[in-house]
Amino acid sequence: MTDPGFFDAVYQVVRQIPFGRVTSYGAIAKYLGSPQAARMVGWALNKSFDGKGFVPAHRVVNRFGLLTGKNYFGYSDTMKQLLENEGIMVEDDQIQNFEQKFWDPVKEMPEAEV
DNA sequence: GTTATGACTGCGA
DNA sequence: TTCGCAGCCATAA
Repeated sequence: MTDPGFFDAVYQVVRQIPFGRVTSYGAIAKYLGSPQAARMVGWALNKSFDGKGFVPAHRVVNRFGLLTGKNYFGYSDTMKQLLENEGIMVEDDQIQNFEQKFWDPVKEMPEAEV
């Protein structure tokens, strides 16, 4: 463990999101042990674009399934296109059947990797 | 070292 | 997905 930092922790979790699945900032933050730090999760994803490995940030949305960060992808349709590319239905910047596509790291990743 | 911001969440009305 | 306000953690300036 050393000190991976909050950002790296977020990246690792996001990368574990299966194809065609999505999760919320709070779910990731909760997995990290601080559900209140959900805002930091979004911030980390924002930095994920900065010369770092690719992170499926488009699979991370707020708990309403709304593409709150679509604007950070450069063009509004980018995030939407990526989600649709994974078979996720997106309507009005909002994921359809969100709870059906929802992927909770706390439940799906009971052990992760330490 | 302090202040302000943030891709959020939860609770009250 | 009600709307509005406050809180919490971590990073950047």
